[in-house]
Amino acid sequence: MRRNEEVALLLDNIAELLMLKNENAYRIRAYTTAAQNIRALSEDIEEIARQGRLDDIPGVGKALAAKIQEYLETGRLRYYEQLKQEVPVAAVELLEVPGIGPARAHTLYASLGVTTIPQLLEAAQQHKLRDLPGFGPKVEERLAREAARLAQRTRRLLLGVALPIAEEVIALLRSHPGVEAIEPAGSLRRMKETIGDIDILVASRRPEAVTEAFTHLPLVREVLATGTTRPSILTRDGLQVDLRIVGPDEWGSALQYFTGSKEHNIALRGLAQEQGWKLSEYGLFGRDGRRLAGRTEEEIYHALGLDWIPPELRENRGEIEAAREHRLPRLVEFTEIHGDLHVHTDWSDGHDPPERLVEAAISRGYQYIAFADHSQSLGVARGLSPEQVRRQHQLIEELNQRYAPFLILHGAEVNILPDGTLDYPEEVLELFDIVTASVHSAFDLPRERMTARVLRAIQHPAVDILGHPTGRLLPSRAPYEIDLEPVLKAAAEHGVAVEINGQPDRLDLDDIWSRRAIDLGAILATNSDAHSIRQLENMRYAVATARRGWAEAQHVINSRELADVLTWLERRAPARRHRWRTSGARR
DNA sequence: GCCGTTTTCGGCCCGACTGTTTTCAGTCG
Repeated sequence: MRRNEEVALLLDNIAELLMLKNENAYRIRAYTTAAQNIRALSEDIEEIARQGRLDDIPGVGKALAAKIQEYLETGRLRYYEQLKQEVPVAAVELLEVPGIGPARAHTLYASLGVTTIPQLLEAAQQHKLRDLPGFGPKVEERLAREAARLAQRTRRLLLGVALPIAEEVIALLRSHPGVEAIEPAGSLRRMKETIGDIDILVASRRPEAVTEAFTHLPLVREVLATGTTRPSILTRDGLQVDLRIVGPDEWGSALQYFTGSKEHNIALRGLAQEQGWKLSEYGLFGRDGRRLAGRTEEEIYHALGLDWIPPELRENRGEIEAAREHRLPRLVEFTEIHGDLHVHTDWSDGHDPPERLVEAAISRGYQYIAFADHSQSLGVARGLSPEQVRRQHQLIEELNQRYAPFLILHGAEVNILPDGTLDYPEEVLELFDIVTASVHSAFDLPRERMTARVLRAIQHPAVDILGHPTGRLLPSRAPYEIDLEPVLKAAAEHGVAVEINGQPDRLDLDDIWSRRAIDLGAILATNSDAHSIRQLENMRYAVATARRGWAEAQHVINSRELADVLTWLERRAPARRHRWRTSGARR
């Protein structure tokens, strides 16, 4: 599966270079569609290539099949190498500048030799752009502005930052008499791990009144635009929020359109077109121009012969086909989560004491929680010594008496040491009800050694969950080098759950690998990794990521009732059974 | 470069906006 991504990336790179050449747009699209379809494959592309079925992949014809074949066999693609000779590769960053597309990027490097954003800024300031074909004073001025902004670029927002702001705005506007419906749109509604812009859609017959209310919300620091179709503000935290206001009759089609993704929408319009229909943000229209649907999203999807598709799935990764065949997954719901299996107390690096975390978990409606303080070698996080583990065990026994029938599991987030052994001796590991094993050191091992390290930990009978499996931190730290495919297979084989860590800067596993884990038969654990009561809320982001990974409740261990979780925990450690069955506090 | 129960050639997602043009190209979402 690693090679699927590799091939997809290669095709995307070629598409970018073709853009710089200002090649035929449809030819470019052929590459990006093929890349997309390869990403969506659930089958290994090497296997497909071996069987000579590459051109069975949608969007892959004779020419692309031959190129992919060459790449898989030789590790190189002559066509790509040659392209890199012809086109200045660095110039792809020009395409990130708003106002620059294929045509202007090509003109810039072909006639001025401009390939980077700083060079663009300089050329614009020296008024070298205004006389180029397709440019002018206005464009020059705009590009100077955009280039200056990008030179100190603001990164994409984390979902965990954007969503609370959007929800605050929505809560404040929902009660306004002019607002008939209001929802987040764009990547926010799809719950992507990072968000470009905070877009909120409103249905209203009184756009002026809504704009007025929006631009005078208490959280507004600055009003950026006041138009009645797309007002825009800067919040006190410096985040931009765009409101789009449409008429109630267009609500469904506008919501569908502005939710995206772009790829999903393109595919959907293709479906409409097959019928001779037209789909836009204003509705679905028949051959005669008569409107067929548009008031609700359901109307539109149904008219196209599809089941309504949850926003988290709208990435054109097979959801449209599934919707046509009525085999969309019944995605896990936040309300189906019965417990949190990864929470830190103030015994290690958490901020709140065990009692308060338990009470917060109970008030969230959970049946159980697992404390997972750090293990001894993680000094920076005040990892627990064996002696502290024994004392914590005592405390949890007492708390369980007090809070029954709610159950506190004594867990730990145990470091996987560089050689793959665990950070406590066996007699300490035996004390725990549940063990999450995570890598917290030596992130730069070579791929083979990192993979072997984690595989060894999964095979240890004390381990129940593999914590944040790739170690990535958004946006700064890349995943460590690891071959996840055998890791997920081993997790499936040994009944080890794979964590989706809900920290907004982790979301690890990500959506794509979560889906792969399910396909390989592994079970997921959506965990908050909370270090405070407030962070129990991270569960939302973990569940959202699971949903984007096509997870149903049956694929998520902590959507099970307490009794079933206990049964699962007994699978490798029957000694635990004795403990639970003999304690009066347990169900 | 892909694709085909009207097609092996001529299509390929849609509408709005801006600025550069003088009827439209380029870009964006």
